[in-house]
Amino acid sequence: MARASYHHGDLRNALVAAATAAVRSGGPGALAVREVAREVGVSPNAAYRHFAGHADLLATVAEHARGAMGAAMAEGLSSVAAQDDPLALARARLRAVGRAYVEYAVAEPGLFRVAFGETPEGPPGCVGGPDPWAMLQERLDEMDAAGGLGRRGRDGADTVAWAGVHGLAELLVGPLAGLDERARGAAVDRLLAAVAAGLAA
Amino acid sequence: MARASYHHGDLRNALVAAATAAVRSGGPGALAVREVAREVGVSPNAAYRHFAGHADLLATVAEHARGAMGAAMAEGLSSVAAQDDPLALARARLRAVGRAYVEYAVAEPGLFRVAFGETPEGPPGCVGGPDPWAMLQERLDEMDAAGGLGRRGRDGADTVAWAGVHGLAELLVGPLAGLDERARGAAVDRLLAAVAAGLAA
DNA sequence: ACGGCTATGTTCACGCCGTCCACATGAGGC
DNA sequence: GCCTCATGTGGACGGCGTGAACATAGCCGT
Repeated sequence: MARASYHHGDLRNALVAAATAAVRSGGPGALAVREVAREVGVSPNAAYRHFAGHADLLATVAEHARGAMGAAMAEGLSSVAAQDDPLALARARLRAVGRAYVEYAVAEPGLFRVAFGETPEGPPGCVGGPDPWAMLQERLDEMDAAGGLGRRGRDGADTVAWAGVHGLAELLVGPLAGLDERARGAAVDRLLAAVAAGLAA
Repeated sequence: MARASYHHGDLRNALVAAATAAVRSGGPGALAVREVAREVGVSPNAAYRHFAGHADLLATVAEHARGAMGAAMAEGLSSVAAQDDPLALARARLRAVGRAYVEYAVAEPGLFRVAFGETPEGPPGCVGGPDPWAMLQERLDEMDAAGGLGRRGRDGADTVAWAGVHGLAELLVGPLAGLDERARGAAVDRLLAAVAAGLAA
């Protein structure tokens, strides 16, 4: 870790790591280019060789956070038991990614905030894992194929599902932080059921 | 506006107004105590006679924003036509406040962000209008009384409804900004329908 | 082997911000 | 009419983001 030479060798990654740590424990506002540089043991302006500035560094952290979130969702998905009824399976899989979404937010509030907080227009993108948005799309395609999307069909189903899950995550990280484990679990269950019902209607 | 005397007379309100304007066009990050003071024509430190600091000023702006949002919701509610079927009426009224919630967020993204963005633990509170959260509760009580909440009942219904609406608002202000008016309206309609279906299930 | 090119870090400097402290002012109560 | 206390001012400190000029060293062609 200690850099013996004038050139660091892996500064960019080191900066991203330090920045991620900062955001992780303190949210987006806790990111300071100077401090991150200090942490890595490098002069403040060294960071400008790898990032356009504070915003760019933050955006990079956000990309990685989205990737990590996608990975968590993929893991949740992979642990869904196989099942004969394709519709029930599709529902279970949708629930699994939804649950993983909010659980990630609760587990990593700082990273979650930064992942979807500031969106300076343009496609988000993500690195280090699958794209959460894409994963949701796949689940909904599956639901559609299984006939789980009701009268209103596939169009706009993604927005509904995402809004429900994202909103709950946002609340649990914000105004509803402080809900105990139990209440939180119940809220997640009920919300996922409501989303499923809403999509089927 | 120009103050003739050493003492301003209404500094606190003037500061809140200027701060609100700043947040309105630029989000939470655009609030600077010094700039607000400059705008009002007063020394930077004068603000410290009325607010504990930057965070306190921002929190005050947030309170007002929540009040304004509550007012918008109340207005949306008041324009719901009377109706004989109490359940249909309750549903329409719930939809109205939900729609107003989302529309306020889209109309005032900066204020919306600050209204629910940083919650330093503790009850939010609001000034200048009814409490959005309380308004939602009332709508759900009404729904419950009309028998509109299904098997799972009133408990937790508030979280589901709020999550759906809040999540959509958050998306429309963030990753889904740039949706055109038409798509946005469709998304709101579909989400509100889904929430209703989810609550009835 | 060596000399220069270029990517990568460093130093210095500027202006802005939040906030603390000591001081000035003046409005309102005795 | 004076005194007091809330309110506003000035100056200062440290931190931040960032630009410009300079230093270092890995690398590549000769």
